[in-house]
Amino acid sequence: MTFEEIKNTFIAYLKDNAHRITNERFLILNAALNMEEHFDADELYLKMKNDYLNVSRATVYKTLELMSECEILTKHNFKGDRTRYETKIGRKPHYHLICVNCNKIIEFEYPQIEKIQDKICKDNNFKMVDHTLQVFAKCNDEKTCKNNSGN
Amino acid sequence: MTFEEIKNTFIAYLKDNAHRITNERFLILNAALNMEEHFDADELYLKMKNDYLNVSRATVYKTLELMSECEILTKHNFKGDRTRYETKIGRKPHYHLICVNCNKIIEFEYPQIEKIQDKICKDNNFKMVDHTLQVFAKCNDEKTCKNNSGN
DNA sequence: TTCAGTGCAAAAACTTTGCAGGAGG
DNA sequence: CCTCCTGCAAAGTTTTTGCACTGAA
Repeated sequence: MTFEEIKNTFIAYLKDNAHRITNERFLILNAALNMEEHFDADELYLKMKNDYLNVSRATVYKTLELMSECEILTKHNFKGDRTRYETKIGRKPHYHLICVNCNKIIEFEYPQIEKIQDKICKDNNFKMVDHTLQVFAKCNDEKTCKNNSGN
Repeated sequence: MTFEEIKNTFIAYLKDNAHRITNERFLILNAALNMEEHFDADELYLKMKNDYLNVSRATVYKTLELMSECEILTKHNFKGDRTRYETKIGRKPHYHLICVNCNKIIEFEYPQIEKIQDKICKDNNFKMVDHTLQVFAKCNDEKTCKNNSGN
């Protein structure tokens, strides 16, 4: 999916909801799509600041929320950390395996899980909006993981 | 699993980690185990205050953290809300279906998911510590859910 | 006796809000 | 031209920390 296509999705959402089309929103959209996976609002704000893209922190927070609403981004909360975002649009459903020591995150796909989630929603007469599955574990990567001696 | 058994698990954990055995910790343990599912630190603090069990907010936060470390409780973060806890010890693994409008939470078990998680850990050479799966959806309960007209 | 735990308040961390000025429709 | 958006700072929320005192070992 190209940036232009995603941008058009965003524009459509903004128009449908009587939000205005502003340059700041596109700057943030572009910056967010260029982030590594799983960034948070403040990281994006600082990255943009570093790139001389001066938008305010408040605008970053608000725009990330808009981008979640129209499903360009997904929100995640990994164990009490601040809210983290990742690109959702154009990606297959996937899940996260997280090392509790070094915070390394491994993504995995598992279509069977989608089927289970669909079934659960159907059984309970719910309409799915989003989902997240996090497996917290200890990795065995001696190079990056400091606390794995006692596994 | 009885309260005494859980208490002994807690005592064993405290001793193993050179933490002291205090009355406050048992008050909080008891209060936490008597909470409805999915309480947060402040709710527990206020509940205890209301019951004339005077422990400080800071102690509640610290003790809940200890109880998570020794797997008496599990932490959950539902979409940027404050950290919520639920009893883990003596319970089967289970997952959460959450209404994004009225915040109703339905728990479900699905042993197949445990198998998938075990496989993922094994494939990546990780040792599982904890897991959480949340399905965000819209319910169709007209009585309790205000915003379900547009589903 | 010693040092971790407690309670309190203050600080920190993260996010939202109010307001004045500016720009989109 | 009327609002909504922006940027800033201030306030709000949730959680952690510093410190003096207390109490477990």
